[in-house]
Amino acid sequence: MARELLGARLVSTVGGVRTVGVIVECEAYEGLDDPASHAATRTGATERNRAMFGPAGHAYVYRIYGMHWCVNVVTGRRDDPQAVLLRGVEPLEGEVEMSRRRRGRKPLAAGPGRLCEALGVDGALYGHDLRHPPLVLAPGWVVPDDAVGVSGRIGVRAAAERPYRFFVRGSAGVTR
DNA sequence: ACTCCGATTGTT
DNA sequence: ACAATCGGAGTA
Repeated sequence: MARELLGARLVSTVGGVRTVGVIVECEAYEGLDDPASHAATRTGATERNRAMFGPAGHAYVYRIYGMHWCVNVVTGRRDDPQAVLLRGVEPLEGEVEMSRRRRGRKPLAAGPGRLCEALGVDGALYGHDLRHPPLVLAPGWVVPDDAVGVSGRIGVRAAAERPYRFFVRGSAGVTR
């Protein structure tokens, strides 16, 4: 599922301003059987992770380190809490606005926290249906297999070795 | 009630 | 290499 999100467009009209990016890096979180997931079996459904237990195509947004936002696309069916963390996009439209939101810092949208800041994503979009504005997951381009890299997940302790991170080789929107 | 620490980022 | 910054989750 995560692999297929590469090349998709993320269209934000938060604040009435249009900013668009192509997804070039993401990570899969397998829910119940995945110790790194916020929806691992031990915890079950909680106030924070309940969006992941809902239908696919909605946003699971959470705060990390008390200061950054991260956004996931829920990919499992109801009660199957799978999700894909969006880790990086390449700007397509509204690069000036993205830079303004980022207060001139670079990189612009490489990294989950930076991506959210650049596109104006925050807790107000918790559980949001990504078929509708102000945040839409739209078709983009098919990324050929030879352009896709795979690796372990970044920043996690548990099950970090699982090959669940997918990225577009050589893209400026990919971290590290 | 209290402690630990994180799916990160920016600066030293 | 390390600080910033705070709420979720586990323990008591």
